[in-house]
Amino acid sequence: MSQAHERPTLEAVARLAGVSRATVSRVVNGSPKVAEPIRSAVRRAVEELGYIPNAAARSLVTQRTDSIALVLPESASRVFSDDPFFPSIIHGVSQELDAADKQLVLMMTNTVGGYERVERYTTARHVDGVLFASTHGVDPLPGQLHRLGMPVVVSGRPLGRSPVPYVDVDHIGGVRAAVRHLLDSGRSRIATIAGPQDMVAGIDRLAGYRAELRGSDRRSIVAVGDFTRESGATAMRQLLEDDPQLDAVFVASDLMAHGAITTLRELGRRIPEDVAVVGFDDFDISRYTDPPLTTVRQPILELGRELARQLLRVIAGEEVPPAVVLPTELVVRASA
Amino acid sequence: MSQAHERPTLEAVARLAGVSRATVSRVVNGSPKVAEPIRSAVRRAVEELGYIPNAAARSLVTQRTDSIALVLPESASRVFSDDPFFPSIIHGVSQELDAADKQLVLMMTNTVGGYERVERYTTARHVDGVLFASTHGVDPLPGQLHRLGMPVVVSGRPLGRSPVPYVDVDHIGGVRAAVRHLLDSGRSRIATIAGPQDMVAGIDRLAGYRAELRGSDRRSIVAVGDFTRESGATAMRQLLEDDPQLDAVFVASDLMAHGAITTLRELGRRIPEDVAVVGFDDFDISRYTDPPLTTVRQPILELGRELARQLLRVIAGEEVPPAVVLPTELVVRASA
DNA sequence: CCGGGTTGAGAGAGCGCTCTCACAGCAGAG
DNA sequence: CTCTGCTGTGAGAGCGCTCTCTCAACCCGG
Repeated sequence: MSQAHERPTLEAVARLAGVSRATVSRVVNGSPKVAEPIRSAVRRAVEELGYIPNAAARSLVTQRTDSIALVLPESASRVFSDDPFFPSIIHGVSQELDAADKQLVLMMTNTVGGYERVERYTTARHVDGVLFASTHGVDPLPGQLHRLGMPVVVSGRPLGRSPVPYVDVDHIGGVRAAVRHLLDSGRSRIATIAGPQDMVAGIDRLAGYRAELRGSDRRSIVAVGDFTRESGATAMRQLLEDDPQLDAVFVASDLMAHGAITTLRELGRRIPEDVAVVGFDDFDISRYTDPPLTTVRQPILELGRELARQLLRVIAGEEVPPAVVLPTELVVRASA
Repeated sequence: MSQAHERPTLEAVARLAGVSRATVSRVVNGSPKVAEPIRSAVRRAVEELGYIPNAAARSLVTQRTDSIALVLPESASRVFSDDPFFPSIIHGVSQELDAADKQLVLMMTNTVGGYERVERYTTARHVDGVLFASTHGVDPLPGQLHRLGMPVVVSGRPLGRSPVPYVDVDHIGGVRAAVRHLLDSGRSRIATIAGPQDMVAGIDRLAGYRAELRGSDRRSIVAVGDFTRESGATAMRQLLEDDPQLDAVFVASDLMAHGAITTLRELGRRIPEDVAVVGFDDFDISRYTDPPLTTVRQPILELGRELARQLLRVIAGEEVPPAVVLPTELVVRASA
């Protein structure tokens, strides 16, 4: 119990090794300007005492904390249990940070006062940088922190002008490929279930659908969901009311696509014979639906990793591009 | 940019308010021994300068960091994208910690050297306590940290003797209810797909199955999977080879149950008419399978919350029970 | 054999905060 | 009016580390 309080300090190591604190510090931090015999003496002393540097003391003087915050938006919590998006982001970020020997501090703005807490915490220089897995509307916090000189990178192109560097995936390219695939396979009435129009992912995916249809003589048939399964089921019902003859639907998220499939089944439509369905995300689970879902793969894990990489660059004082856009890819399975 | 370096210190606030550093510190930390007029003068100064305490400096003297580590085992990463278990744990832990104004530091032992990193980091008193979402085999680290006087709580009853307090769910009770349900509905050949036998969750769920069958005259029919969908599909095939007449199966995880259902379908068995299927977990997605899955609900979010609560108690120096077991509950849907 | 340069180690000043201790001021008791 | 006992405030000593500055030791060329 009390052992914990008797942690050896630099001082103790220095005494044991018969050198000064400064020298121990040099060895511990890998300075090259220490002669070999002394270096190994210090190493031995460190080993013997089980010395581990005190992070707080180090931070106090270096002004670094070697940890970075990942802020998940309010909505993350709601979706968390069913949607592997945030878990994958976390996972990707974690991989890169581990490699850089940085720590990951997770913050959610879901609880009461969460937003303020995030602000307080991050501006307190508790962390060296902040990552926003922000996907909703206009969040002023990233810009604010950026202005204060805090390294910040956000996931997803921000709505409106923003000087904060971001990483996103090529929504439009992926969607266009999906719609083109439907056109190429001879579908004539291609509807879409769009995502929320206060999110870039929702906006861009709808834009991609419209852009690709514009080149053909097909008219657009649109319903809007909120990326949840339930909303997909409801939207599908609406679409079929609007146009009972539709023979294809591009759904802006896999979860909504699952909902849409359920509805189509209930109403006796065969997939893909009567209605072709294409999703967007390529969640693992989409390989196991019946039929397996044709969908647009976005590299979520890679998105997390790239996010972390960019932030580490900013922290290191390197120049980073204002935007990194990762490619998406159509994965053709049985549903279209 | 440089603003960040010009953060006001206690000193600055004290000067502006015309008091000493000590008094400002008292106000900031909510000590009751400060007269009202002075208190509000300090508050005003804090406000005006936008003062935010430096966490490192504070930690250095208090020996507290107000953050706790959540360690996810290697296997978490593999499962991460498809299995909402760890996300839910994270979510639950996060909720409690937010309420206590503590920070969550996520660590994964998945990367090379991860284990050592975790050890280094946590023993460096970087955090006030450590939570292990450990579910695999025998992990010496929790015990080690515990011995060093570090507050530790683990999720899942540890294999073997361990003085570390844990939180777990009532696997056996849940499984027995599930098997009883199958017995009560007249099933006569009840098989099981068990989880890995190096995990308590795997062991206990198999034990529950055996215990409940023992009371009847049914014999046990067992296959073993590793909690993944694929292993469930494979195990189901084995079971049907072993006993083509089986009319029910208790599957030790929802994901494996999904795999089992796929296999049953492929082999032309109707669910639940020919074979009844019961899972364990109650993942969201199990409501949407065809047919909706009867399963044992374990309160994962609550598990995360309880984990955090116990740890906070240990940190506060309170006595905690060596084990907390949360109830499980059979959720009857269409598959059995 | 001396001067200048180079290298390696130590001394010491903080980083920003908390907390103990000393003490000023004041009320009430004697 | 003095003494005791509060209460509220300030002074100052660190917490454990890094980093600059100083200086000793040694090398080499002239």
